[in-house]
Amino acid sequence: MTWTTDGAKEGRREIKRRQTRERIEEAAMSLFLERGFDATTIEDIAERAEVSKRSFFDYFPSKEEVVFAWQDGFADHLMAAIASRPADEPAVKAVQHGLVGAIVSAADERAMALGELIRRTPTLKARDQLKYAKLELKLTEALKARSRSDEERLRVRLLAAVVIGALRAGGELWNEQPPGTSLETFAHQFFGDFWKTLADFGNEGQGR
Amino acid sequence: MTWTTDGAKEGRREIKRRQTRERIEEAAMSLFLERGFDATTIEDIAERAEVSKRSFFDYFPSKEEVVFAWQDGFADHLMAAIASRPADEPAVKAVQHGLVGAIVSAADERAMALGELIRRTPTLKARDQLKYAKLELKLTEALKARSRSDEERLRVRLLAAVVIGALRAGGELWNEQPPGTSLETFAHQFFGDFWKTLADFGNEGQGR
DNA sequence: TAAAATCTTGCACTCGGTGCAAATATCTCT
DNA sequence: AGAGATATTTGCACCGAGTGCAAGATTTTA
Repeated sequence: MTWTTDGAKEGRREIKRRQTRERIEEAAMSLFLERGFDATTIEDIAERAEVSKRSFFDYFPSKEEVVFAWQDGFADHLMAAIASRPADEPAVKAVQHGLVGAIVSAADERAMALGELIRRTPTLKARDQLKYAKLELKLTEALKARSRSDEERLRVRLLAAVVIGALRAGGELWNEQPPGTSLETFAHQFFGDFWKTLADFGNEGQGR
Repeated sequence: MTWTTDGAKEGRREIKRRQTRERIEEAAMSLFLERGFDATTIEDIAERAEVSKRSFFDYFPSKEEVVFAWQDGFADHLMAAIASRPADEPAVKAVQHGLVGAIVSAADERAMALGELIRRTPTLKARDQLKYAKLELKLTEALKARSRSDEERLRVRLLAAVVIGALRAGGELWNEQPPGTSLETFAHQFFGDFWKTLADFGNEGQGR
């Protein structure tokens, strides 16, 4: 009997299971990046991962999930990042710093390739939008946990909506940036503009 | 040979084609609302519309498209509504009024049922998110057409992102509203809060 | 009315995804 | 170590979405 560092039991069974899962993920990703998402069949993946087609579905409910399971960690990471900001920091700033932190630490080689894949695959692009919706939901939760007053609900929801909007617009803008630009610098600059613009919109929207 | 009011030729061929398309749409929608989206097969639809399964795909590229083809008009309607606002109106206000107008005139019985259907069908919910992305794109275009200065690009993009965010949050909120509430009243009130909140966010985001 | 253009259909096929039951591997307990 | 419980993997048969193609029906044009 084997024990992991955190004291949980992990027999041969779960070891193999984890390895198989990783093998499938690896096989799928490499195939997607090689030939594209649509041109890769589940049997291709199963073959490379040395499992049966049927077993693929024991690990992932669909082809798309292989792509997005990977990304799901981001949302949790973001929530944690926000929760760890000082309690007296205004919500707006906590989101900004939490978000920038989470993005910077998530933006590696692999993530970029994945982004490219998603961007050029219509099916995935549609599904990708759902990610933002989920993120908005989680963000709302994370913010609610921070705010003491209960009637701030609408504000919190709007903040989440607006910030996710910024994330999308900012992401697009980032993709148009010349390569070699520092993501961190860009993000800070972007948020600077963003808050300023938001204030303008707010003021124009009210009587002026 | 028959002529439509706008002077375009319309022979028996396009008449029938239009009718067939309408029949399919009608059949699909009624079945979706009766038994749900997933429980309806394309053959069910084809049968009720009295065409072959194969012909269904001559009219719609997928089952989902039947649902969303209907909604696509909204985006164009919105663009037109914004374009028709007075040129000296600030962009922010033009969007608000264009949007509220477009929403109010699109919110009929059918649209509500459709919204319900989408909300309770995961597949459609995912696809529905894409609608917002498209809307944001079109909105950006519509706004660019209004702005003279060229360096306003970022502002315009952000405005679109933020407004679509508001649309989503507002839509959710609206669905939580007690029935019988006036959509128009709600929309105006919502935007009132919205701009104010935006200004707050903007100010907090900058040094304060 | 004949030929050209277009529309509809049936058919065979691919792929994603599911249910089920048999076979295989792992774990537990003695 | 070995028997029996438990979990995993697999093959197989199946369904529904969606496509390509070619033959047949309909409409248009001349």
